[in-house]
Amino acid sequence: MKSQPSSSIEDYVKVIYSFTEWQDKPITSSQLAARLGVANSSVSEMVRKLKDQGLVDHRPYGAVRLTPEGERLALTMVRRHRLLETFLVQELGYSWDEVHDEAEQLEHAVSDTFVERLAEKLGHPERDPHGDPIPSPNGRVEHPPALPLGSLDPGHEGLITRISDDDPEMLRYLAREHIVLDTTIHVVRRKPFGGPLVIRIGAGSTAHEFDVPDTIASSLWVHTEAPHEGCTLEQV
Amino acid sequence: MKSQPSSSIEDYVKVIYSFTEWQDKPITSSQLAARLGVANSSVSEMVRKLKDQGLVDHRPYGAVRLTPEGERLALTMVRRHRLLETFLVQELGYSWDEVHDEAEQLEHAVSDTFVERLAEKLGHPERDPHGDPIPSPNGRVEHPPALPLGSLDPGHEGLITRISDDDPEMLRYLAREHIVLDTTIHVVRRKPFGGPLVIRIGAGSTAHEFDVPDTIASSLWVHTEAPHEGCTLEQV
DNA sequence: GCATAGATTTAGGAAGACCGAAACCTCTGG
DNA sequence: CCAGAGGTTTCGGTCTTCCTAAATCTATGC
Ligand SMILES: [Mn+2]
Ligand SMILES: [Mn+2]
Ligand SMILES: [Mn+2]
Ligand SMILES: [Mn+2]
Repeated sequence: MKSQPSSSIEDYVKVIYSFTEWQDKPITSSQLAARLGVANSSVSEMVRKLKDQGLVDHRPYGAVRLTPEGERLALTMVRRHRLLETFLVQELGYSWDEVHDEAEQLEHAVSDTFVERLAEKLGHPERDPHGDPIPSPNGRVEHPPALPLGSLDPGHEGLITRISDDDPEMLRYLAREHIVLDTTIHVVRRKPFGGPLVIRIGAGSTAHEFDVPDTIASSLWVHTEAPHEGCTLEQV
Repeated sequence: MKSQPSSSIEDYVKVIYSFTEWQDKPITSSQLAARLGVANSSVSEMVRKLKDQGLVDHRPYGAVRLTPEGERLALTMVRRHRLLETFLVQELGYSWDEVHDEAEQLEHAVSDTFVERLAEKLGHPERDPHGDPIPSPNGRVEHPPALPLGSLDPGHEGLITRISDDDPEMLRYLAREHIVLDTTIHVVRRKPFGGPLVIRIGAGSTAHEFDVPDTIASSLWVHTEAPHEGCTLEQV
């Protein structure tokens, strides 16, 4: 009989998981502390507890990694979070910049029954409002092959398939600029001396160009069909 | 700047309110403890805190009463709870015996925004699935004039307008017997020597008689249009 | 009128989650 | 190669909520 995890534990495990979702370095104590908004000392303590419970692997001064069991828990939490965000947008008229904080609370209060009935009602969506994939009830996720905009060379184009929901302010800004999920994006060029990336958004008559600072470039994931024709040369 | 109440405090205040919702004796420490499932000593301590925060009036060894501010908080929580129950039944296909525990958790996790958008979506319902009135956002409630079935003399009839949701088992039983909200109920007679009440449920061809033990009789609230014609004599 | 059963509060403690400051490693740059 | 700088853990404490056991009050029944 194992006591179900506290909501703190759920958040720790979820943050540890998320850190490696779009890159593969494991998270360190202080990164965990920063993301959770707690002191480093609190993390040390909690990590010991997580380890005792078999949810993470950790050796003093090392990084923190989820065990298979920890990952299972993380994936249920991620599923909850993303389904809730989807619900808030689709059913309650929230905008995509409002949902994260609400879901952050709700994820700890809903039962498994609730989650599955909600999934049913929503028609088993596969992505949340920010393009993040929703794990299946048994903990499978498929991450669509997308790359951070920042890592793309001029000439590439593709569909925006994910936008990091870390910063609601940025989400509002992007929405105003019509940069939303599934928009076609074209990397035009990079202005010199570390200047911003220039992109073209949309196609046809609604297309417009746009300067993208690095903060934004690293928050937009693009699914490139294939390297754009005209750029194969530059690739060499 | 006052820190928003913890979920414990929310539950205490809600239980104190609910105790006087359908009768008027204020709640005592041990009744509070019983309903919250905590030790008496925990209640003593918490009541002191509630008093410090101006949410209740209390003198040692006396009953616990909400202040106007405490009642405001209680009504917010009751509104949340009942709207959530309604949502679970109407939108997620829960049955009326399943909703209480889920709402008990969710009520502490939702934001005011969530609650109002939910109310909007549900069309501003006035009753929850058990017939309990839903307070308005500014804390108004109207309790329909209903009486516990147990307090009705034979000959009376009316509509079931409320069924206590304390016991899920009883709710399932009642549903199986077609005793649901807005059913016509007729008090036929009381079997002698403190025996059960006999009622007739429904009208016309679907009507059937039914023995009601006291536990159930005190959980059903009936809205009697007026004393039934044939019983005015017995009333004298 | 008053003893005492029963309700209530107080005392002393535990567990969980957090904190700042101090002690302690690790690892890198000179 | 080894000394710090900087990241990490340990230490001593706080706050919240809950507990059991002991002390204390209240109110009822004689
Ligand atoms: Mn999110
Ligand atoms: Mn959370
Ligand atoms: Mn509750
Ligand atoms: Mn109810």
